[in-house]
Amino acid sequence: MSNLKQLAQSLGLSITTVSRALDGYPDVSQATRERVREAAALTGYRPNASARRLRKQRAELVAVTLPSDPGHIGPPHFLDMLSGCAEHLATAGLNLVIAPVPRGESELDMCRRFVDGQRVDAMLLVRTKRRDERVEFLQARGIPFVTNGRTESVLPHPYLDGDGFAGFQAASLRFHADGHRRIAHIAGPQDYYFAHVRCMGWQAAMEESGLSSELCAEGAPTEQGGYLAALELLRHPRRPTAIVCATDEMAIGALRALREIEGGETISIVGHDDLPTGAYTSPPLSTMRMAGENLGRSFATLLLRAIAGEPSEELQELHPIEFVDRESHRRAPPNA
Amino acid sequence: MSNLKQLAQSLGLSITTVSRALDGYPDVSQATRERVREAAALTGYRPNASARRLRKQRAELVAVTLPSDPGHIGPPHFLDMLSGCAEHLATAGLNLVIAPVPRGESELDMCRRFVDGQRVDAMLLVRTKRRDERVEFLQARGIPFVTNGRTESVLPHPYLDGDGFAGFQAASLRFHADGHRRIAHIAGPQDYYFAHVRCMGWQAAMEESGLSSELCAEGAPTEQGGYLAALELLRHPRRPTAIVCATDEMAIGALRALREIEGGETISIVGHDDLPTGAYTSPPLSTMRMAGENLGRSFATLLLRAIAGEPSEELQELHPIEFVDRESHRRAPPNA
DNA sequence: CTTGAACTCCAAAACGTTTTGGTTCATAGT
DNA sequence: ACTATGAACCAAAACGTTTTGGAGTTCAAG
Repeated sequence: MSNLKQLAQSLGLSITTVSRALDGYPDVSQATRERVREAAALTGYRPNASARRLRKQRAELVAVTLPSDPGHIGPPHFLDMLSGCAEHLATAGLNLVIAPVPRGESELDMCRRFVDGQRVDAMLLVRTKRRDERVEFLQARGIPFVTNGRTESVLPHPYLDGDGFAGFQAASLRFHADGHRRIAHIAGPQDYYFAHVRCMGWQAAMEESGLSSELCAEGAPTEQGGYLAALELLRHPRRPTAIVCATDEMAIGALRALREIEGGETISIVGHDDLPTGAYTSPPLSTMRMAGENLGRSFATLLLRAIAGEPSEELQELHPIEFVDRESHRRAPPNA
Repeated sequence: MSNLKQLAQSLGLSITTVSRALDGYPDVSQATRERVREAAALTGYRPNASARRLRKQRAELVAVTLPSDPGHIGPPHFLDMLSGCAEHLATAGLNLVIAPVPRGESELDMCRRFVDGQRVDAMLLVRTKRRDERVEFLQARGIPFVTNGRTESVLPHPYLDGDGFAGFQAASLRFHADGHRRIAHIAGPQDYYFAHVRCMGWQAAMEESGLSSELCAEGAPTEQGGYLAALELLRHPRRPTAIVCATDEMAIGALRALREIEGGETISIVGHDDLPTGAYTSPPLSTMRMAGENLGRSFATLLLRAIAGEPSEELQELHPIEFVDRESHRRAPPNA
């Protein structure tokens, strides 16, 4: 409703002076500044966002694309993460818009729409693939962005990721140390970076321990996917005594499979993500999670620094994975 | 990068014609229209969002405020809901921005900032209170909005809500029909509309059945809140044989309390929200949820209609509550 | 008395659209 | 031959800021 012109008129000042007074420039006298601020507070004046954005050539917006296929949206923590990110972005005057990708449209189209329309100053990408077309597009366009998860892009780009390799290697070695000798892996789709790297971590541990890495089944990153993959593994003539699952959701599916199979209750299992639900499964699901609190804030910081033009190499955070000790990883004596 | 002027110049047309060609106005010849569209597609031109917004006096944005206190953000479904809402809003050219409320700031301030800065065309409010200052503010300002949950506002406003009264009444009567005679309620903070109305539903059922409604304990809408409330109820000389909980989270806390108390495993319980976790508790938690699929889309539709100026009275959706039959509500013979 | 600096303030331009109110030209009607 | 009618196009204004490049004072120094 109210704009600069009205406010200026009512104060007998020019819009220039009022604008500069509100922004705290030193070429406005103390007295005027206070008078202006008071009037602004009184009338609840705030500069029109679109006008400022147009003039300053900044969108004051960051978009995060949400894959719409269910089960791919990530753990419940995800909203908390977004919330934390948005909260910290807001301190820099940026807002976070969520951009779910409609069925039939690619995430790339989504990016294009935001970027070409100059609707955003930066983008946040989740669920990276090893070769990620969104990353390539944004790199080519020179738009700042941060990914949740690494990629195999040759050009460096800002990311925040957990060290899935180390985490899964450690988890697998832990099983080995507990005496397990047939350790399986339930893998997610290998075009996702996180799924691939977790598989690699398990494989490295197998090699390191001199164990076979034949016990690997890939499935959709869902409860059902985990269930089916587990059934496949359990059909193996020498079935595993322990299973390392790419995600908690898959692990929960695997637990369901174990419940249906004779002797299944003796098989140990571990997941990743620390889903709240995992605390209530039977047995409670041992799992892993990225270390660090308020990851959303970290994302926001990276985004702001990327927007400020810091080089990508300095905007890469690899967080260690920490183990969440519950019960499912020590279900039975491994002397089978 | 590219703007109308450049595009027009390269085509030997005026920016007016180019703009109108892209928008499909009839006062541009078929031939020109196609030529323009082709060139636009080729260069990837899209109108600058800020400029259009300024000119059209629309922000093309809808904000949803997220309470930042953990445990108040709602079930995991919530992100799916937001995602569905954003997806449908996008078909109308609107984007959804998430606006978490920083500690130390009120949700009202948040609204003020968005509204006064003309940053949004409408707002989506969640977790309404019986007397909700955000609602009053937006009503006074004449800004379109939709709430998730009703309020006691005298002026009607658009909302989408579940019929908590009927749901909790039915759940309580179901316990009565099963033979229970000491039916307790674990209530959420009564300034929240949903918590209040659920409590009223339970109370109505108690009256209707000629039972006492003394077995009521209020707690924070968290696992811990439910736990503490349950302990309080269990200290009662004539303890309940069944408990109706305001939320699943509280119900899960109550289950924890029951586990710690002798005979607790005979007490039936039911929650509300259909949290995924509830399927894995022991016993699996019977619960309720709002009927209807893709509620996010419903929110979006309501928002769009509110923006279009439809009267509030026609923008009120009260969805029935459906029962989710698992195990926790029939744990033991109620002949105690 | 002049000069220069310091302090306030402001007019005008620019950001990139959309829309208004035309103009020009050709064609059809009288 | 003159006037309507319609088709195709366009110049200019407007949206509300921020920023640039001064202009007008005042005051101290020379």
